[in-house]
Amino acid sequence: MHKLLVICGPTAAGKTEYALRLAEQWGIPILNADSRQIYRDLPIGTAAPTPDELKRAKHYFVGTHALNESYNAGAFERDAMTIIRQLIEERDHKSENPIAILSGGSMLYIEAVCKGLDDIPEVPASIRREVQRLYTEQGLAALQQAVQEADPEYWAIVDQRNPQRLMHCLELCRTTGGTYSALRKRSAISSQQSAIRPFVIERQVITRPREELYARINARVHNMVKQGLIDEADRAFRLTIGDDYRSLSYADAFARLPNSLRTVGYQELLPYLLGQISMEEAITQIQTNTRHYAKRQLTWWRNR
RNA sequence: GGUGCCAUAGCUCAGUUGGUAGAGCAAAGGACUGAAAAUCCUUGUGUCCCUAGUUCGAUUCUCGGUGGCACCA
Repeated sequence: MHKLLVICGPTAAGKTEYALRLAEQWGIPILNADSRQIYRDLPIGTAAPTPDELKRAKHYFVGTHALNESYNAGAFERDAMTIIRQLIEERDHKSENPIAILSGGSMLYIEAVCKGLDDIPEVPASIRREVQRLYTEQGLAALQQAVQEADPEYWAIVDQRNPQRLMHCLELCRTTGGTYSALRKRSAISSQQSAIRPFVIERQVITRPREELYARINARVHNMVKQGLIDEADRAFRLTIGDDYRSLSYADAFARLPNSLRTVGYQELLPYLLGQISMEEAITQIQTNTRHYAKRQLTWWRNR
């Protein structure tokens, strides 16, 4: 049976270098499982592999998408599985080495490849806008009521105060004419009916003592700023919001941010570039939010 | 040197008409099947700066001290 080596863990733990060494040693490719490193204009702020690092092994999913493209865990599962199947076909069957390394910090992306997500239809943009409008105009209570009516089964198990979850449910109810619960056949959590995979998984969680991890995060943020993070963010805002983004209010500018830039390291720089907070404040916030992110990653892997 | 103001949770501060105190942020724990670097939930005992006094009782009032800030010399 072929083996997929999965390397996961919190941000700044050292996954990139570790995966690279193993990939070099075995001459196998790396599938990058990082929801923000897939965007091509964010190399500094997402700590993406550098050009030198990219030369050391074949990489997939690094800088492959434009900032305005939307991408998600379902698409990642599909694309990653296509590549893995190809790699298996091309494989020299005598080799004992893993077929590839799946390395990254995006929890759900890794879950999607390891266990599989249910097949869920694409939501038309018009329905997405409609549901978003319901929330912005009428608030959380309207979403709650709508979900209770449209999908009581899901209402019984959701985070009832989480607008993203409620909106997602409504989007699918409206897209399919049925319920969202009906689409959730396979439990990604229990994994009892996980997708059949043509490989076995060996998972390694890379981590460090909390204090050390936090110190590395704080230092890395300063380093990113030295390498030009602020210019990178400014360029990214021009590419997405528009060259005149600085003349907008913060609320308007933020509302136009694509998902790719609702990201630690960029969302905090937007108020700085609009002149609302100091650079020092922005940097402190990036450090804090990165620590929060690492903490969520630790919680996720600790409890599974 | 004088006068005034301030001193409460890791930080910024609120408050107690005298009955030992609470918010935001930080921090910690948790959830999470297509936005996942997102989104959401839970958790607040600390010599209330120190000393003495008044009082049944002081973090709260008074005297003194220490530290900080401001103004005047």
